[in-house]
Amino acid sequence: MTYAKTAAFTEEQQQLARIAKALAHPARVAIIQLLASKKTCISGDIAAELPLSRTTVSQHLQELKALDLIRGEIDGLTVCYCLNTELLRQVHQQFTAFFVESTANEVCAPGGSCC
Amino acid sequence: MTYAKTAAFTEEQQQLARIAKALAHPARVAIIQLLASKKTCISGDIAAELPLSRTTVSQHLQELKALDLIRGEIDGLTVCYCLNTELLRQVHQQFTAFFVESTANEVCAPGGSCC
DNA sequence: ATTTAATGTCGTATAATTGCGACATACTAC
DNA sequence: GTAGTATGTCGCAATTATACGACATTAAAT
Repeated sequence: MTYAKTAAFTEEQQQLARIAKALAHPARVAIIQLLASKKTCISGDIAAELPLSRTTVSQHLQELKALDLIRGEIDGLTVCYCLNTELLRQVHQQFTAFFVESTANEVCAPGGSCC
Repeated sequence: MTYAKTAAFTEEQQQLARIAKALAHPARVAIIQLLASKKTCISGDIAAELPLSRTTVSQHLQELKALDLIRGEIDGLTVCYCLNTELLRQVHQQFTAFFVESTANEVCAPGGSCC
């Protein structure tokens, strides 16, 4: 019935959704945590630590790399992945802004009549 | 999470991924922002404000409701949706913890040799 | 009671994600 | 050179997400 396709999505909304999608799989969350915990960037050891095949882990790595959340550097035979902490900090701010905005007003009281 | 081998990941990782997935679509981000901006919870007006069909918006609403991020209250003919700000605050903390942990160490210097 | 309006659900078509084996590539070691 | 190792890419199958029209349901209005 209603056909009011007025507003498309803002770049801000798309950007947030893009990052959220990157975090929308436990394996990718685990990869980031792993890279954060290791002092040195590890490479294929990541695959060994996850309950997934090497191929699948590689795919997840490529996904994170495509968004520049992680970076890979070839070092002879192995590849060193590391977090892009600068970008992660930026992303953190974006998420914080989103959540702060969303929780600013107590829109609905617990049993409240807001309508 | 298709073919989910999610069981192998920690509950913390799964929880974060679950919420991230809910935010992994601009429409759902837009819905949350919309509900936050309105003083009163709106209902089908949400559909009118998004460049999607009413059916599709309804689906997105159900997805957010399934995670309890939003709540719907029937009020006669219309349905009032509102944010679960309490849960959103919790989720915000989870994300903050994740990002803080990920950005604590400067794993790789900008042009740095970390390996 | 009949009409109208607001919502949700169902079915379905298309696209995207997930997972992995098989193959290709690139580098090291001998 | 040949052999072995570490990675990434390709192709395929199964699953899930996205989008929307058609139908069902519910409540207000007449």
